[in-house]
Amino acid sequence: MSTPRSSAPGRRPGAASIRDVAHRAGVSIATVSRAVNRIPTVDPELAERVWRAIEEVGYLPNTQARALVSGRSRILGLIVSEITNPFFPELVQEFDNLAVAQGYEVLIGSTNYSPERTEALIRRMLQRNVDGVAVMTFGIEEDLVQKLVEREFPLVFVDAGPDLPNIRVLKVNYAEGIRQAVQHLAALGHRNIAFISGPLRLRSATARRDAFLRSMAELGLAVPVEHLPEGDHTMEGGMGAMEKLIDLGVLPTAVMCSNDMTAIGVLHALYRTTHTVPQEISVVGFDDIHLAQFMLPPLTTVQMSCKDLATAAVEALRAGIEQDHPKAARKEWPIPTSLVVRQSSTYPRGTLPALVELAAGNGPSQRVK
Amino acid sequence: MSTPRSSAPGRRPGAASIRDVAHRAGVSIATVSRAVNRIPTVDPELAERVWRAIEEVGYLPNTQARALVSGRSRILGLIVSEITNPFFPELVQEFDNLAVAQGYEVLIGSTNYSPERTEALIRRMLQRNVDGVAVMTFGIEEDLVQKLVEREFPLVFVDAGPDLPNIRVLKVNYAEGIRQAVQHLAALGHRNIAFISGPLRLRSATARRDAFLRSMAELGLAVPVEHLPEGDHTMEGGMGAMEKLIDLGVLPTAVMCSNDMTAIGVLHALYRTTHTVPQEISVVGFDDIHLAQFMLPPLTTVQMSCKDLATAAVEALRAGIEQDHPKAARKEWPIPTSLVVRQSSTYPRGTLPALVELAAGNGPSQRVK
DNA sequence: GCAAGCACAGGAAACGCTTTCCACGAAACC
DNA sequence: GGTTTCGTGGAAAGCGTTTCCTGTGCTTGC
Repeated sequence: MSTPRSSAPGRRPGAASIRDVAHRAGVSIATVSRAVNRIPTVDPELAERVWRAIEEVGYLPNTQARALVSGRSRILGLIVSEITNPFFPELVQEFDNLAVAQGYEVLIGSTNYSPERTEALIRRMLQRNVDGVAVMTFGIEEDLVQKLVEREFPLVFVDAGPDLPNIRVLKVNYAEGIRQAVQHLAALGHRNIAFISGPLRLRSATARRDAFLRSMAELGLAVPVEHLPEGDHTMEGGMGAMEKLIDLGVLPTAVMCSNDMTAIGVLHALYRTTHTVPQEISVVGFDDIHLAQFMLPPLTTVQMSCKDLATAAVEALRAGIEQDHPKAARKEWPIPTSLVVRQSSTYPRGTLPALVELAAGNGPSQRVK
Repeated sequence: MSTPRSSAPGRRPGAASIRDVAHRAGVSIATVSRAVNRIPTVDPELAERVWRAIEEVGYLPNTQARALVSGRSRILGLIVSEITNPFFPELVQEFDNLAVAQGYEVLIGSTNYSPERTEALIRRMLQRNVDGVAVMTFGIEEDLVQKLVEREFPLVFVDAGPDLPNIRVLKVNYAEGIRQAVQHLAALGHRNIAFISGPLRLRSATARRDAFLRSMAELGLAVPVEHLPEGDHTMEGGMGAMEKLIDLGVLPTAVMCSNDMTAIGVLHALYRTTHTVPQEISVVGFDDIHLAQFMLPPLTTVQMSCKDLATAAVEALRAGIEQDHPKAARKEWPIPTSLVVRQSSTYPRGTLPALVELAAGNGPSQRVK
């Protein structure tokens, strides 16, 4: 009989171990373990006694000990670009909710676009022995996650990733929502539409720009290269890019942006130069972050649902972790996008309908399709 | 000599254990452990050999095993109200950076103001055996964190908390910044200032409102009760509260808000009812979130620095965890606030200076004090 | 030259849990 | 009735690490 140590390094007052429960219920620790893990071979009456004892002593299984022996930490890694970009908290929130509902914890890290940070982040995730990692940075330097790939961690990428058994990819259908947006503007009469891209080293940024160019081409509309400035998916970047467009002398009648934060920067730049939106120029964003509807004017934007992304990411990870998952074999997980029309887009300036709208005091406002 | 097991439950390809390193370096695991932990009694030449072996096999110490034996998980809990409220990601970011720099991991959870969620969150933190918890919800139902208090976890609260040895409190000096804001508005000529509070069950919300009332009283200005609507620190709440003020028939000339998100909602409500800011009505926020400067117009607001808060929170937690911390005895950690003047505040409508300003096209813009 | 002392390395126990293995008794079969 | 089978509980062996204690081989002092 080993003497129960009352002051082991980590013990806190009130923290009960499996031994305390066993003692209280008058059974062995193995029985407690089986009861906790709901192994069916345990006598129901005994299990009941164990559960009562657990309640009484306030027992919580120590996750670290569990992880150590089972080899599964029940922690999911989530890598995002910047937690301060409002798109990501919304994603994190959804991801966290779903993960917790499935009994996982989430280890969040933002790269801030720094390779050193990313590397440190991945090392931390390896040390904490995560069960899988969702890389939701919308384009990452693949060599950085090499260590995760090597060790055969279940991984989820957005847009594109290495074609390996443990890797799943969320395929965002940028084309669909962006085509809707371009057609919406074209239907209003816009011919001269600029596009402020994100940082072009991000795959998602090039994918969005390419979808825009393709949609324009489909309508026979050309886009001069000076109408394709590069932003960086921040408000500051959006402001800078819009200022460049203003400096050209002749404004396009509409501007599409690679994300909503860029669009917010654009609104800001236009406000500072006393251009009115949407009367003088229409602005369209991408993402549909919560804030978009609270901008002045509320932002017309392409919705990419965080909930869809998070759900797909968690499910895809589980598919990689839990071998008997129903969708274990699926490698590509589609994510739809669609246009949400609000008040930052209307007829081009100087056209008749615009004057009518101006008189009426508001632009068109409905959901497309 | 025990045979190295190649397929223990949790082992991944490429994941090396301390035993592999010991074997490779031709030393015992105890020596490896000592080398890794930089215990000075290890022969430098041997330590060098160990480090080389670590490099060669790509060894990363398993955090869970370390935590199990040391009793310290090197995880800090961080409880916030809502991760989707832009104030909190900024706080999370700073907190995370500082914690990681000190060798800690951060377990983030948002309560979403739900007691059930909060309870589950705390249970998870207990299970993961966090070393300490920062409760940054700006007012929490204290019975919910009772379990943490009982078990003598080092805790950090904002504004107020139980007076116990392991508990530290960040004392935000609301009065200072809010007085600056009220005096700024009063100096411009405002006498009729409304205040949209946060949810009054939050201590921070009542503290802000009380600071406002006291500053007004100091100047001999009365505030009718209908000019003190309650919001909920969201944009929606700000909109709703502002709509109530508008429905009163006579607008105040300025509105102060308990936080920036409320102010953004207010701007939105005023936009929808075609009131201009700041010409018709001045709006002042609180927090100075990053977004504040990108609102239209850029928001005058009271700055409460996330960096200050995060730094104090991490240091206070460390003071509670690491017994030899220099500030181990400090119980109260002061957080300053101060006014940032931007363009959402100017002279009251109908006063001469306001007309002058209107003609000039912009309001006053400088930092107070 | 020998005992004492000292550095330093290695063996082994422990952290809290899961899992496997074994023993025990009861039920079922021949 | 004896043997096989099955279900059940208890004991023990790890999981990867740290840490204590022991032991070795050296240096030092008298």
